[in-house]
Amino acid sequence: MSNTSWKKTLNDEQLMAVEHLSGPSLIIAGAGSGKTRTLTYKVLNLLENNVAPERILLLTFTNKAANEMTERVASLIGTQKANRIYAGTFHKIGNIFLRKYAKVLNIANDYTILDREDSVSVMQQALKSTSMPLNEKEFPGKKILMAIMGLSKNKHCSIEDVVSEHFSQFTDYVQEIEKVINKYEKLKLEIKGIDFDDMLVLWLQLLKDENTAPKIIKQFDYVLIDEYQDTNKIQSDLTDILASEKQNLTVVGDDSQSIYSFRGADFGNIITFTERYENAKIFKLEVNYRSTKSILELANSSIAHNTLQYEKNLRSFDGRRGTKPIIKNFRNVYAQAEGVTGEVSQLLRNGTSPSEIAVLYRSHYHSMELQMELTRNSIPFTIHSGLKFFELAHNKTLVAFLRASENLKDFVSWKRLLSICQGIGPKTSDKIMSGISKYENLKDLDTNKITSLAPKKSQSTMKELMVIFENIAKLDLKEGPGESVRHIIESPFFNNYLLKNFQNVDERMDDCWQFLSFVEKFISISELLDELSLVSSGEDYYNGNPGIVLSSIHQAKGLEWKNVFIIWLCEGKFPVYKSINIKENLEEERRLFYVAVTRAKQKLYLSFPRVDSRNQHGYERPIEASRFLMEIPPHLYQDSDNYYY
DNA sequence: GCGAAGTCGTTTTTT
DNA sequence: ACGACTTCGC
Repeated sequence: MSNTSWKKTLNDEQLMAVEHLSGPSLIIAGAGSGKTRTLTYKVLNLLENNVAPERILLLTFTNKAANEMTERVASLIGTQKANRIYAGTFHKIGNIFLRKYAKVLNIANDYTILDREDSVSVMQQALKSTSMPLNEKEFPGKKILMAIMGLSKNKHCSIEDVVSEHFSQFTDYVQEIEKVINKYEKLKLEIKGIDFDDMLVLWLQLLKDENTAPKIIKQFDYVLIDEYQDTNKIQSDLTDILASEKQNLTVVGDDSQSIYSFRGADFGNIITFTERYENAKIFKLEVNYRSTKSILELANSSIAHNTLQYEKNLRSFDGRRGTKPIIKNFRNVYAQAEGVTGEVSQLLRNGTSPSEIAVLYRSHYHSMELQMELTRNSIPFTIHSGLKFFELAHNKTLVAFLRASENLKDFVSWKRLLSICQGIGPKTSDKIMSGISKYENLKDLDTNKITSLAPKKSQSTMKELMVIFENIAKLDLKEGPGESVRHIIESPFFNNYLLKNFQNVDERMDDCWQFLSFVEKFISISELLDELSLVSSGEDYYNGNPGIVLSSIHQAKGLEWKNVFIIWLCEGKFPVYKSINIKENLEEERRLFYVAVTRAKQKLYLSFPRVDSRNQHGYERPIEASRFLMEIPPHLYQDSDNYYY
């Protein structure tokens, strides 16, 4: 009962890729070429050819992308069937197998997933075991240690190799670095924690286990990978093994949009794909449906400065030129914020929907002045960069309560809670923590004894904290985590915490109630915690604020708007200083610029301040325009000389 | 003298 | 938000 009317909505390039069903294939898809559509219809086509949905594995870069594709398929063939497809990030799907085969891996089956912030806390603890002098220049701080460890796991190579390749200034300290990282691994075992990188490492370990691997591999007939240019070594190994038996592997990517090398991503994976799969079919999607010709020309001329890339010829579908991109420079960052705000309110007055406007930038802090200016002008906005809903401090505190009550040895959560108490700092919380970890579970915890470990002036707060745990211990866990959370939110301890730490207490309180209604959907705490760290990146819980979007370029990947502003285009800010002298890094910055530019459908505004006045009063450091702007031939943008502010 | 807490300047990107 | 540095309080 095949309904093939969807075929009419695809162009020839896309249709060929969609109709190629068996065997390996590589789809090189330019920006705005309908990559997601193509992949979605390929899945649909498989289903129409009687492939069972649960035998399809679709791995994407974000869960949001997977959900969008699944929903589209669902609208055509029904939700029930569509939801049986294995679709999600490597991490989300991997987690399913880690839970199932925890025994094989010899890990606790009630492990918690540590997010980035948690992992950094564990690393901080691990660093206490070194006798090295801790300053950034002499011995790597926790940030660099995290980076070294992450790369070694994601690239699947030794710490020594990572240090000599990326952090050669620290080669003398390799042994000490290894020692700290070993300590980090040991600490994670104590708290039954697994970090993001571990999830991939452990999944690969499962796929190398001779008993378990065949079970997992035989489960899937078709494997599809989105954003292949951003896979790292371990992800491409996982992919190869998962597809090893049937060889029905489709990878989709654009080497010009590879922007995650700091996480070990290697677009060499695309380049070597045809070497690894000699019979692979190659499809190129080169028609851009998104942007006007003017925008596309600017993007193409910029990316042409990169030497390391695939040959591609991205053509505009829309014959119209549209308006040329505008480059504006401003007296300083405040003038830039005012200028962008002015332009945005102009667009809004002319009837543009806020959902068609986005401001993009290289780093989170680049949006500060703009946020203030938009607020002053009562223009609503949603921030896509930085912290997500569940990463907000007050929500993380609620999670810390749950985790602390589940596992008394979870020092990451306990220390978060203890540090809330006035008068308890790092030293005292270490002391109290060693007291708490002597107990096995919450019901045995002698709260009076723990309270007495705190200094006198902190005892009353400490008692309030302990009362919460006494009450949680009394609750019936079968009720699910909802009751515990309600209890915490209503406690004096938590209310005082909100009052002391935040100005917008009412807003934060609303968030907490929203958090509660989310939590009440879950029966078990571990299921809830999985969902929090893997699935809900938060966007869906920012209840439909109709504002314009402010976003880091990294998070704008895959999205599009009619009007796009890119701000802070200065040497040192974008590209960042650290990348300027390293060719590979500079080219990645340029790809990032390319991603930013190709988000725009109709109008593109590029701007930069002439001085960096964010630091000292009265001392304004002049700052140059980004080389990415200087490289663009002047006939491709509107003359900005009229726009001095 | 120790540990907590406040101030100042700087800030790459994230599943 | 974080590290380096200073000040405060016991």
